[in-house]
Amino acid sequence: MSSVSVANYTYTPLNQLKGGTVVNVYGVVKFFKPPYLSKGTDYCSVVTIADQTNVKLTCLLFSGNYEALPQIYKVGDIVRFHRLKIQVYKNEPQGITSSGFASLTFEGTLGAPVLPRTSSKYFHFTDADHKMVEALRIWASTHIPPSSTLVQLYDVQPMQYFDLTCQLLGKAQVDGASFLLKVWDGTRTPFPSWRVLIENEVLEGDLSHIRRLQNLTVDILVYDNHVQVAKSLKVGSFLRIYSLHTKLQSVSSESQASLSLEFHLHGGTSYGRGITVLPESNSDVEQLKKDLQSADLAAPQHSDGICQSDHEDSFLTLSSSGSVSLCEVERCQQLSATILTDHHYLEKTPLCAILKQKAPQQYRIRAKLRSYKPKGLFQSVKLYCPKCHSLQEVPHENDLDIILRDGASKTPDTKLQNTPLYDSEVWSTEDQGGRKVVTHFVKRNGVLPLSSVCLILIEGGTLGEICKLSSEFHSIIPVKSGPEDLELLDLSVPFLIQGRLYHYGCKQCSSLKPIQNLNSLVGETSWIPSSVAEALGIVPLQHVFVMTFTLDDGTGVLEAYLMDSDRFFQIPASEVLLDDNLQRSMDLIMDMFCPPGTKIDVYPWMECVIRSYNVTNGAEQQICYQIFDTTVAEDVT
DNA sequence: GTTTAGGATTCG
Repeated sequence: MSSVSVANYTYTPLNQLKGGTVVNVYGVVKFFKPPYLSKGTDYCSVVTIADQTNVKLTCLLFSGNYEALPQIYKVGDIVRFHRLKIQVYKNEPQGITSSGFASLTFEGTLGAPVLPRTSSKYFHFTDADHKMVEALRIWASTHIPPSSTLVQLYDVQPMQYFDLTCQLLGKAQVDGASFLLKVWDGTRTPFPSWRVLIENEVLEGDLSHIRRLQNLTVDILVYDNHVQVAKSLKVGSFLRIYSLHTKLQSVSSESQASLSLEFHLHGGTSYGRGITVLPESNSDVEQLKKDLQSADLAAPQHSDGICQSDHEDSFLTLSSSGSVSLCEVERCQQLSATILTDHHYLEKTPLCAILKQKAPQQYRIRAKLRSYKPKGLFQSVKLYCPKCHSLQEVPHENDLDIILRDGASKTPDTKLQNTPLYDSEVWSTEDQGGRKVVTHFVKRNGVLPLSSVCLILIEGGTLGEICKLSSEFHSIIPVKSGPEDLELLDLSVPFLIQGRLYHYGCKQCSSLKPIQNLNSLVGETSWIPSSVAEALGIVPLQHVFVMTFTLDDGTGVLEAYLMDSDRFFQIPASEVLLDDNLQRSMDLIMDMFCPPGTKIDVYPWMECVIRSYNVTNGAEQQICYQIFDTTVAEDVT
């Protein structure tokens, strides 16, 4: 690192910027457009940064020299800008390059070496800068979500925008507005890549290498402004392609329909669409090289003889509409979005045959999910009693609150406080007419445990109060004073609350036992919901997904009903309503079954076991179907 | 010493 000047630079926090000034700033990259040729004379890069003040600043960076713009490779990188002019645009401060603009870029990963990327020959870099980068890395680790768009080919979904880190194997002009890039990242796409029709002689690259890698390579068409960039790329270089778009295309050839995955880099620079060449020293490139090396070694074994010849014959001769070789069609059709967990011995039965037969029976089927109900996740989660098989809605928080408030109006009986089972404390609310809340702390073998493992019984608490207590105490049981003993408040509310999990009991099937029965559990190491339920005479309800699937295998259409606590989706129905990530997983699975914006012929096949059963509806007999012993295939989620 | 672009997905 060189230093020619000992001038002290000061850095302005992003919440203190004033229009018309020229400043130095540090920030974490929240968004960026890699440098591209503007419609004027310069290259342009748009970069949005943020700092510990939680203020964002969008910067317009121009330079006639591509290298003079910051070399940002991903969201989370850290930048230092010198001599950035602040102007006001739409009433907000905006940064723009001013004369003498210079930048440094650092990896944003905590613990990575603090190495500035810059085109400046001489730059000022001190211990204070080092500390600045590290402080921003720490701040970013909790304030800037890591890029979710960096995806490897094995993980791409149809209809997705993502950033691909890959090596360029070949390139070819297709026509004036589009250009073909053949790339790989060492992994295999879930659907075979389309093959864009080109003349063999226009392809630049090692054809035998590309042939040997077979379907480890994908074809990407880039359009319009990206064509110039693509032309200038060197075969063998490492690229990151931003906001690459996938589309699943169905192609019918003779009797068989097949699927292929198209890759498009559309024109324009929206969402940072573009291509950058990554230097060999980049840490992601180092990982990519390892992946490529091991995939390359494994490649010859992957090409089994039967498919090889088909593939070779059809290579580079397929049309741009995306037809694929027979072997890929078969591979694709073998891919199943769900698999059996049992009954593998069953032969597959077409739906038309099932629809003609009497119930009850079991079948193995292969079909596609034409549609499903309900569409909303919240409508599909219910409470199920395994004893009486009744289903009920999950109570709404407002209703819980009403019942709890009603319970809170009853007067606690002091005779029931402080027993050998629990110590009791009474709280009086000041502003609510002296409402009394009693907390009974259940002892373990006569001793009060730590709150994190402690069960408390609460009398007179509101939902809000219980929520607060549930973050501190292991378990909560809402109770009321009865004539002899404390009693469960009401089975319309959870009989047990553990953190955010609410455990309900069946009103029909439970025969409540006295609270003192918890005595039988005080020697246990934890409060297990099923044990608590048993001690209190409660039949616990299960959270389940209840859905109707309309299945279609081309021979017939059948409605099958699915009731699942966690085995089918591999997502616990009891937690899905509390967890955004689980909800996203659920959406992903349903989008995988029925990819939005596509037709049923491109949907994946599902293998299921179903059972038929008779339902009497008044005078009418009806056959219904239920899915069981089936689960979402791991490799497709 | 101007202009470019001013984040906000798609013709293919």
